[in-house]
Amino acid sequence: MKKYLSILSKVKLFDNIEEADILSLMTCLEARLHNYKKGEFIFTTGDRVDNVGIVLRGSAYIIKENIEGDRTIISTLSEGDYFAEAICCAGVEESPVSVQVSSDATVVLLNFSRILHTCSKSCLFHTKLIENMLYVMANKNIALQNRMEIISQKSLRSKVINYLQSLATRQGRNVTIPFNREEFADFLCVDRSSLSHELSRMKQDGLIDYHKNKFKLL
Amino acid sequence: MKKYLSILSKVKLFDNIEEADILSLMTCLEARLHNYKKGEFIFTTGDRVDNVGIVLRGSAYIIKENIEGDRTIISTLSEGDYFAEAICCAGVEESPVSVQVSSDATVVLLNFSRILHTCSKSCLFHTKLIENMLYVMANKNIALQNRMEIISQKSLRSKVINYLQSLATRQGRNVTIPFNREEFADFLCVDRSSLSHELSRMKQDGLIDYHKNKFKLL
DNA sequence: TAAAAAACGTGGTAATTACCACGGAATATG
DNA sequence: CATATTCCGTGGTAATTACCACGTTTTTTA
Repeated sequence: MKKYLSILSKVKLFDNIEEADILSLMTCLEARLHNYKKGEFIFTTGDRVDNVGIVLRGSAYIIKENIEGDRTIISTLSEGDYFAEAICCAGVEESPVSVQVSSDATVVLLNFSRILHTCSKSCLFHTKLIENMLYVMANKNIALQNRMEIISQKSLRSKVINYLQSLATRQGRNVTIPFNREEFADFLCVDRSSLSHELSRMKQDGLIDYHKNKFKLL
Repeated sequence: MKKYLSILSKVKLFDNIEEADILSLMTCLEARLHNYKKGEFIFTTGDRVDNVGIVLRGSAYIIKENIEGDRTIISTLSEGDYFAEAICCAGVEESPVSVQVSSDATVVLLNFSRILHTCSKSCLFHTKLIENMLYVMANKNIALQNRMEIISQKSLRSKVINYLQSLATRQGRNVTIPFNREEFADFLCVDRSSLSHELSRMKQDGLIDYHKNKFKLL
């Protein structure tokens, strides 16, 4: 476990917890290391999930399958990312998603009920952990809410403008987006070429200027 | 405060907390009652928010305003609903939304940092409160995630099917939706008449049958 | 550095959806 | 019970977007 301490210490879930204390926590939370070969599933749709997972090595997909069997990648996980915290915490009986590793990976699984119910020793950092959990969940909430507002716009143009402006409040008029075109289109839930079309129209209309993933609001 | 105890006891945030203990909590959390006249704002976009609010009487809107000044109702609040918990918890500096009462209303505001940091008396139910908070937030998370998956579908038809099927897993083939047409359209982020058009096409194609808010998957 | 793969823009067409307008049904109101 | 209001379906048209195809540019890989 020590081997992965440098990763664990960067996980937001363990913010403001000393490295030594993280190790104690791992015991406290019945942490178990698991190795997966590329393509293996950590859990699948319908499973009961009561472990929070943290990716220590490699990468994974969170996948949603609908009734017809179509698969959609909801998000990608890499080192230091965690998953299943909302599912555990909400007490969902059957997972609505699957998690599949996209390369050989190592994952640590933590017993969720141990997170919630402070241990008998009631370590101080355990309180901090719960606080962090709340913080993490609240932030995810807000991020989801933001994305909802963008996607719920009816025209592609307003989706783009909305998104760029939401970044602009922090970055100013010159905005760098964390996507390439395809990812950008996925984020906005539109077709890639439709997005390209619309972007060039917006440039023509003098609304924006851009090159690759750097945009300028005019 | 006692006057509103029957409402407070039904709030999920106070699940499994005795009525007597809720009253103690109110002191603990520096609860303050506020009355608002119809149309007044509880807080507005950009404000620093560090109180969680619970509606005790009347109703309110959560409103998002974009840069052009267009206003969208993100959600409506009625008795027993609470708001601003994610904003507080995520430590957001400037609120991304406003809350406006849509009828004369009474609201109780709770000091969020008191929720997070158990009081010196470290009342047992305080721990329960934090647990509930996590639970509530996680569930909201999952609900948001579900809705995202639905509105991220590209065609109106697949949005409808996706939504109905998500209900069908719980309700079976005969599904009752909690919306009228306009609300349904808003939920799916589409035009009302477009939705009506598509629904009748789907009926024609033998995919569904419906009357008002009762649907049947075929 | 040559070849392969990925990323991006763009033209054209078909499909989908928004938007407007209206009338009938259902519901609420006095 | 009469009237007003809300709710819903539908026709028609314009606008938007998806989808397919292809060429150019950029990046990756061997």
